[in-house]
Amino acid sequence: MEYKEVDGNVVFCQKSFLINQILECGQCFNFVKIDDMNYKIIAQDRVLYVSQVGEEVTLSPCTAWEFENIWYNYFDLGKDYCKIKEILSKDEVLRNAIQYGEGVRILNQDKWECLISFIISQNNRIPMIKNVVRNLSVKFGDKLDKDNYSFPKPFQLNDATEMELRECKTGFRDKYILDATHKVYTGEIDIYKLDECDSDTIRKQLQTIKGVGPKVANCVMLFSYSRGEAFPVDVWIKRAMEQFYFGGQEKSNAYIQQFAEEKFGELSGIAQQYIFNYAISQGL
DNA sequence: CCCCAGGTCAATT
DNA sequence: AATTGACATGGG
Repeated sequence: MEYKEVDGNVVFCQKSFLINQILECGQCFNFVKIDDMNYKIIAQDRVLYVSQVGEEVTLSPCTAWEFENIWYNYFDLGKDYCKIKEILSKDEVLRNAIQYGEGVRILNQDKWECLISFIISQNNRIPMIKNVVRNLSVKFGDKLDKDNYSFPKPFQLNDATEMELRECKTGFRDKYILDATHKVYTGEIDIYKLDECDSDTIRKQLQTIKGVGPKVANCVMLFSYSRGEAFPVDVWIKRAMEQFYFGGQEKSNAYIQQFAEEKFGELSGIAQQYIFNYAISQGL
């Protein structure tokens, strides 16, 4: 892929890439909007500013090494989203949905941070989720610069008490976070090695953690294990799918997930993001 | 003051 | 196997 490194920044041009849509579609919680197409992301133990004008994207600060070894994969730049959209457009519902999120991409996030983030996401709102992630980082993470902190590693959360987590506004999810932390810290679940397993094994393993059900497991698989066949079903997706594919007739989450995974295959996850965006913007 | 939020658990049928 | 209330917290 073509890019250039200038003054400690990396600049590249990319179709099917809109930084606002990528970050605001609910897959990632560790970022701050500065203005329209200008964001700060905290990920991979780094602070990264991303700004975009037209198709030109600037990452700052970013060396050529960091671009090739970290952010290229993080932003999923090896995948041809134009081709994906072309394939999905054969379905009439998706052809409409894509209009509302033409610049969406599925990030490849850190597995640990993704797991904890989506445990926090249950029965919660996005601004609150972002708040909790930030609070945990400030309290337990490493200081990266003047006012930014990395997301805490398992060993950094391992000594936390339920009370300390409550101070971070985790609410009733404190026990879930501790269970996940202990299982990962002790090695009972090796979330990184899990990547070598098939999707069913990953799903089952993740769901042994308290507070991880089908929705959270699917989000983690999609947003950090590159499992494109995962189709997380939440209240929005449920409503949208029932309306678009089942004439308003009610279906169970499991039924919808299976239906979608058979219909969209490896592209289920990205299809889900387009439908989600569509549902939100239509206020279903 | 009541309702709900990108769900899941545990108790109950 | 399917259904139901509880769960912290904060915003509408």
